[in-house]
Amino acid sequence: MSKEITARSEDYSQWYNDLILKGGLADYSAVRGCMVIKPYGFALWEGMRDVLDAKFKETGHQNAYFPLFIPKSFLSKEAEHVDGFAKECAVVTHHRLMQNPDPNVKGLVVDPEAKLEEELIVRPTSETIIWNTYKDWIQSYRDLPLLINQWANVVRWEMRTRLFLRTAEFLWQEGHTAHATAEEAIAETKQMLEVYADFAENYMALPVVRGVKSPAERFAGALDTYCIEALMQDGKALQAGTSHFLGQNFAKAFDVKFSNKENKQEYVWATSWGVSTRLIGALVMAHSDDDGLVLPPRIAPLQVVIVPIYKGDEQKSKIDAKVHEIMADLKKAGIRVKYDDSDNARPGWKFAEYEMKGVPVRIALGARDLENNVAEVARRDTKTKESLSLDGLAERIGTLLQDIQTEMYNKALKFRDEHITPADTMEEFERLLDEKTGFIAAHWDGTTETEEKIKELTKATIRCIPLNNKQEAGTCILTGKPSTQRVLFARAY
RNA sequence: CGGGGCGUAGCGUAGCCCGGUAUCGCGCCUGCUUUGGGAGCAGGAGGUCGCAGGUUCGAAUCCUGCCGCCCCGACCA
Repeated sequence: MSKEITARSEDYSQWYNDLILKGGLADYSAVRGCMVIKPYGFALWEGMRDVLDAKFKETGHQNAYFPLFIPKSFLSKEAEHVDGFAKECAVVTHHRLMQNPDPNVKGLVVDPEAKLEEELIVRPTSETIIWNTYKDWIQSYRDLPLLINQWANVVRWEMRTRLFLRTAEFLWQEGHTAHATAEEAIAETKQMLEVYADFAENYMALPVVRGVKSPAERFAGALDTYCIEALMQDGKALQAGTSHFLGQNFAKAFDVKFSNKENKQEYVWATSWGVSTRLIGALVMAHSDDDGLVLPPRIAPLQVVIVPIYKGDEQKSKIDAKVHEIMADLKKAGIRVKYDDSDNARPGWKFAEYEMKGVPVRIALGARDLENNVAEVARRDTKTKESLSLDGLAERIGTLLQDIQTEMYNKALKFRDEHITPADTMEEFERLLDEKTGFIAAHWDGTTETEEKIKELTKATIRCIPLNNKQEAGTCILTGKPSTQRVLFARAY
């Protein structure tokens, strides 16, 4: 009642905002373009972080931390890189404030005496500060590969922001690796893309297309940008993660060389890769419905909530006793469970609240259930309920959580696959974009000029050229020039 | 930066046209009754009406200026 959610069909943007705000993931802050991540939202991020961090370490990476501030001169060392980020940098120019010298005006002003000799950029990404450091760390092929990741915040001064999807400050991880050969660096790039894809699909239940960016969509300073692209319920695509093969661009810009086995100096080969809190936005938009969030079990901060239904203390204590048994079993099975026996909300209120928050499974246990040795088990994703025996309940719940995970993935996969549509003419292309939405597979002549023209005409961009893409002869939908494969276009976040 | 919308209690709002000291709902506090889909009754607390100036005996309301936020677009993860 007090927390109604706008229907997707009515206003998709507002629906998304409602879910974030009313689901307790985040709030707007006093700072334009910046959000406050609330405990429930942060728990979601922590869950993602923990899984990814373990995967990074399994693949040989170590965590480190580099400065928030980057000397302005560093950013300009790689020409394409600076072009890509210069337009959206926050700049620190002074290091001290003072009382306003005008006695009639209260408040602080920047002390003009405290101007920095060299201005500092608040990192939009850390390639430059990191490669400046790697120069000191790398001398020999024996120092390679260097496999470092950092969990950090970054700032990109965006014109227009959206909770989780695009905020001026956001949290992410950025991996930065150095290798002796191009082959090895490319293998690293692809390996980390696969780590991301595996995470998205198996934890977030989010099917993704693995692909390569067109030159126009490539990371500034990269030779190749690999990406995972996901499809949201409104038919718009969302880039969920990127992994870049940087070639020797940063090594040359920062003079990072190593002695090979023949004692010859060579520039090292680099990669960088990242995912951000944007993943939370992807998760929300991929699965949720008009009643609130729907979270896949493997990443849900809370997998099971138990709600007691009772009259009087006598019933309550009997239910408590049983619930504690169930909780112990569930916890033993590694299931994240909460018993909400707070007395300040009725069961109905709790049901709605946990549905809003997307908790995958709800168990309701009342006196009647105890008599029958059952519990009412409700699924968030399908909104179905069934009565299950208390005997072996934990095991059943464990299986149920796995089923939910699988079914959520399959549902999203079906939606995604049904929304990859071939188009052979511009008319068809535009009609599909407007009426069906999703990815459109179309022939493209390979030029940035054509890509930009199509973007101008339709607002669709090339999301990626899928890896292992089927090769087939065709003609570009715009120019009619020959093409060897279809690429995926979509309107995107 | 352009277009649109909105600022009144923690949240959502009425009042504004036509000036007279702020309405209602949710939430909150106390008590009792309740508890199988957002409980009921009774009592209570809570307000720089976005900010600043102006008009007026008197401004949430009229005038001027400013600020902030949201949505759509250009830019982007």
